[in-house]
Amino acid sequence: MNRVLVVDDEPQIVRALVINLKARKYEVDAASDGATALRLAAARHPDVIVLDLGLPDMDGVEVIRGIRGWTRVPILVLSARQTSDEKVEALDAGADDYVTKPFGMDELLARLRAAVRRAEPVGRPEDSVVVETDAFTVDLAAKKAHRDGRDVRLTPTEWHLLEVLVRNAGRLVSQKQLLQEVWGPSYGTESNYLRVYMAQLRRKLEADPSHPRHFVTEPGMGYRFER
Amino acid sequence: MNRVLVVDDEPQIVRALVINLKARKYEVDAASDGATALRLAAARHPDVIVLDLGLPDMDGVEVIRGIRGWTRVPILVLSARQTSDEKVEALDAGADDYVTKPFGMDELLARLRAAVRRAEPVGRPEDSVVVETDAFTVDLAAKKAHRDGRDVRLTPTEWHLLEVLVRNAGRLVSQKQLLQEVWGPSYGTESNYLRVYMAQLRRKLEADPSHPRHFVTEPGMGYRFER
DNA sequence: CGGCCTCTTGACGCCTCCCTGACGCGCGGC
DNA sequence: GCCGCGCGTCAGGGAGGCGTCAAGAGGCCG
Repeated sequence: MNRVLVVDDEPQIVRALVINLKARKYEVDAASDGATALRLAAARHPDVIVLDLGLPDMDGVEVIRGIRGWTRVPILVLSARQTSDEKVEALDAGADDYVTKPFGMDELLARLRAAVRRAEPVGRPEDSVVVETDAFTVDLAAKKAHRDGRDVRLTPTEWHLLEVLVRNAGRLVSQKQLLQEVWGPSYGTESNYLRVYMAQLRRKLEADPSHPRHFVTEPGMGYRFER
Repeated sequence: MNRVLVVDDEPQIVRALVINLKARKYEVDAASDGATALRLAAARHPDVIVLDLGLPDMDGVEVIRGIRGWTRVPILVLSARQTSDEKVEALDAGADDYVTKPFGMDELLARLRAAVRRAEPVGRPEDSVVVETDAFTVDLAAKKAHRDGRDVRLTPTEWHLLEVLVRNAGRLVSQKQLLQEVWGPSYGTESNYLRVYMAQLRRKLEADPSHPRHFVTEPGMGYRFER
């Protein structure tokens, strides 16, 4: 199940896209202006964004830059303008694809699939998605955590935090980076969030939560996941 | 410098592409049929492939599948056929983008840049900057220091100081420069800070802290990190 | 509408880190 | 030989960061 963010100020276009996407088992969020789009992109972490360039409140290219400032999520631009310059500008700003209106729904969906597909993590045989420690097991793909032979339930925020840490296994991840990746680009100083959620992760996964061996604090710098 | 493989059976198209690509500092290989394309893709490992679907010897979609069998290199399809079905088929076979002829060169190049850009590595664990001496190892990216088989814990200020010294390995770094880089531009004379923190670094990293071999004092001038 | 699950926020005690001052040592100049 | 200067070392105190708990706010589902 993939999540899509649709951004367009024409309600009928949004409606058509939402219907078609939901029929194909996508989760869909919708925004009709740039500010909402940026907010939803940060809050919902879509797997792909369909973005109309002609928005009422801000330039579409600025929206692209705003998103690219903190994530590489695929952006599929939808636009009525067909000039080469517009396309080049949007693509160089960070868009992944550019489709001109009117568009064929089948083609758009195929381009969407292509964008999602190539954004998938490189599933090289050697680097399994399952990470094991002596205390617990994490399967990032299946979104499952095991400990002592039973499943551990994690909330969405806990998962997100765990994911960032595990993907950077062995490396220090700064507080700012964690906050921005999990809570969105407008966060960066709210380290109290981190303290609370790190405590949750430790309580749920560490054998001895008060003496963490895998979720290590580096005072003043950040956190590190050690296998 | 990126390598491009151009596949098309029309010589004038190939020529136009090759000229434009070379002018933009791409390395270019060219093929005029599917078999050659597959061979060159394997032999030269291009960073991106521009593929015309209308080839004399085999179906373009088969070429895509042949390439996708072993690599995720971006494939930008070029085709005279504009029907939606063709596009969907090519994209679902593994193409990354689909441009119909006649095409604008600027747009094609922008799409090429987009394809190359998103294929760039995100930040593999391999790209860490590791500095080794006979006594200890420092990984600047992971913020990890190693000595005698164990991890060494460094505080943020210690890391910062170490980083400046290591980045200027072999060169003398003046006290003023160190103070300003680590403590901020308003510092410059507080050399007592340096004495304290250099002592910490030596105590934590040098084999014989009282006779430093890697963190050398240049009296009256500054400090130098020697590998 | 009510209950449940998250997320957010605040308070409190503990621990770490940074700064500071004191002292010892070696070196060069007076 | 004495003194001044720069550097290395050590220990203590203050400030801020961190872990923990608990309560309130908000959204989702029955």
